[in-house]
Amino acid sequence: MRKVRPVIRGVRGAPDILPAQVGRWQRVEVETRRILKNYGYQEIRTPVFERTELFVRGIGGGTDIVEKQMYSFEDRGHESLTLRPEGTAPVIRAYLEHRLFTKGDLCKVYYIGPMFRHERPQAGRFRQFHQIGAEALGVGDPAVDAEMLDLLSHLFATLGVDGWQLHLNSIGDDACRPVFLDRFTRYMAGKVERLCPDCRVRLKRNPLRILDCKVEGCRRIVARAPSPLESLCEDCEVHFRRLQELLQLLKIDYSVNERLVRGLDYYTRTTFEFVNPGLGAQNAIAGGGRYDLLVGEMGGPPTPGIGFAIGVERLLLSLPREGPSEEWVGVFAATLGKEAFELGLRIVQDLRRQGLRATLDMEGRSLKSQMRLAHKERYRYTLILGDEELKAGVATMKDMAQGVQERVPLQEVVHRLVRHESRGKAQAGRD
RNA sequence: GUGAGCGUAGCUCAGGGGUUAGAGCACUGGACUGUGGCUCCAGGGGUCGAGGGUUCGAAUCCCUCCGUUCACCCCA
Repeated sequence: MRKVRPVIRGVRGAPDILPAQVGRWQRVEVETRRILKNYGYQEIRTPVFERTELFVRGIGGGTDIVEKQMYSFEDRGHESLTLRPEGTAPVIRAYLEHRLFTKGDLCKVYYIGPMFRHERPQAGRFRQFHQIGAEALGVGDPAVDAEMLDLLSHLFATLGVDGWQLHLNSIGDDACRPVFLDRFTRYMAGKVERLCPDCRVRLKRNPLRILDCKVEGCRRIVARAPSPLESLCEDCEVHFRRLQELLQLLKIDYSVNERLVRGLDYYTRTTFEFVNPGLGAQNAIAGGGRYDLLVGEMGGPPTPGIGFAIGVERLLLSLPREGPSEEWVGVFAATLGKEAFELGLRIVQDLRRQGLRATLDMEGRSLKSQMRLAHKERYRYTLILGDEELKAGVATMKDMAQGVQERVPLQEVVHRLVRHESRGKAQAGRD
């Protein structure tokens, strides 16, 4: 083997998903789609890029995402476009642009796809990563929140994520958040000196963020600070209490985390995170919250909404390792010589058209080598076609799992294999 | 953007100034002339991340760059 140095490498933080891994992805996608559908969600596909201003207005100009993480570029001329860093703003854009709000009250949609943020890669953090997200627009009742959290907990249980925890908080709305911020900044006023440098900046720009600072000194100060929950207005208080009642009714475990703040500007009332403590620093496998003001701020009619996003890479990291598939399916035609190869090629074509997995060697390997290949790739049957078989008008059909073989007349071979394989599938499908 | 760790075979890693750089797995072939798995034997495969420096001599020590990993920050 000669050493080959690739001339062009992939982009940092944008990993390839190789064939050996892709099965896990597909399983998650299929399962998730099924569950989303059962909960009444329909898929929506928006472009991976949008006008930059959509994200600036939607996510908030002061957020880290907009300030330093967007992949923005000029579109031949003057328009600034951006690779989407998240999915909510594009969905709302499409919702308004196509007037989906006229089709009934509650609009439930989901998306699956890549997102892009320019950050330093780390365990569970990439520059191109994948989210499965959903938005429920048009109804502000806490039942919608509860249903969404139920969906996620059902999904994680189904996929076999173990050890996840649901953290829940309410950060108020435009009636009570200013009240809280006022109390909070007044409390902090005398303590600026004891805050970490980051938090001193946060105090001016986004005081809520001080709540989840990890620096010990700040945590001590925060511990005695007024909690957002204590400042909730009547409506927000009722909403949060009702949500908790419903979660208890649905038997969904959660814990209220007053320090749960999220980095996007648009959240109101409910915020939540599904965390896997086993993951390392980036341990949120899903997060989201309610955004009752966002649609209005983006120029639409006042419309409550709530959404979540799952980090697919992090979800995959949370799933149990699975061994290689022990499923033996399909047919490998092992041929010797030109005439046998051409016969094998026709048989393989026929089998494929009958819907079977079938292949043959094109490298001129020895029979032993072809058998090894058939075994390595888990073909159920090997069809041996050599001089002896051609002379007798038969094929040697070997069952690789059982280790037994028999000679079958050529005209019956395809029929036999199709019958055996469909029976095998029926058995495999029973478990 | 900041900090730390690590770059030796396709993969996981030994070797830490002294001939020609190693192991396991994987790969190819043989034992078994046309039969997979198990076993044994053999073989191919390396700019020791790149460039510069120190030295009689560098995979090994020093510097720079690149890559990568983890953490801060932030989020999924």
